[in-house]
Amino acid sequence: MTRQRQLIYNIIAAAPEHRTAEEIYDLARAEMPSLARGTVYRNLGLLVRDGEIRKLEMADAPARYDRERSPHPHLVCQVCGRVEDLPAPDGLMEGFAAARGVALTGYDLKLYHVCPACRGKRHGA
Amino acid sequence: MTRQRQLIYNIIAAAPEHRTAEEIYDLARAEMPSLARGTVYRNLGLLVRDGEIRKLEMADAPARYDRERSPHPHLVCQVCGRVEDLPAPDGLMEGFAAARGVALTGYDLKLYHVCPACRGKRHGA
DNA sequence: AATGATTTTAGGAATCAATCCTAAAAGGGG
DNA sequence: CCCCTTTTAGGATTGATTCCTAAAATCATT
Repeated sequence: MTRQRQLIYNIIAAAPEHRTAEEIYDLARAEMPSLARGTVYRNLGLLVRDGEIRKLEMADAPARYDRERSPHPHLVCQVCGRVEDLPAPDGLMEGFAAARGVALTGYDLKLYHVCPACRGKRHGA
Repeated sequence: MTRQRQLIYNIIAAAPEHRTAEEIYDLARAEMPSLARGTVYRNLGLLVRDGEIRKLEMADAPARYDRERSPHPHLVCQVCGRVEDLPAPDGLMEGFAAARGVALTGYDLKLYHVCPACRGKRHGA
């Protein structure tokens, strides 16, 4: 475990925020200014591969990273992109797997809304 | 409705395939060789905005487009990326909305598996 | 702690999907 | 056909991410 990887992991593990690679890069550079962007991406990839963190692909926006290891749905603000974890509903995959007769390997469920902060800031007519 | 947009729409409407912009571009150019890539992207965006088609953001892969207008889950092959439509389960959003007390505007549910074709082609060990 | 093999890093170039820019072409309605 | 608005082709640009390479760090062994 290199210092770089530990630092990147710590940033993700320290808070429930679902940060982008760029945000993680900025936070990490505050402590290790020589850190390269490529190192952040590579280590995020390795941490994901090893199951230590989870990658969240966002619609029309950079990916975000989640310290929560187990699969669960996410509540995503359509306006600002903020992501919240939701509790995993029981039997979601099982229901579909049974209905289709297929073996599922995972799922990705995003629920979209407009968060209170964004609802405040006028939007249409 | 320009000829370009009609052509792009027809390609999507004609088959249940969930194609990428590049695939649509290639198919369209077979009929209209002067068609520009930017025109494809712009028209896909407009068709999505007008609710005529749906955009599917894929993990680590270009977006795909779905002729199905109503929200429904997708079954995605982890290996080749092929996408199939699944029937919409009743009350999926309602359940979450009620549990969280939030107003949801939409959802995106992807179920991952390895399709039969890819299961055949050796993978590990 | 020195040695040598292996892995990782910094830094920047490269890639790739997608967007933006601009002058020319196409609509479109009177 | 004429004027006005929208769209297009084609190419440049962007932005997230990946790739490349020589230098630095790590690691196991002594």
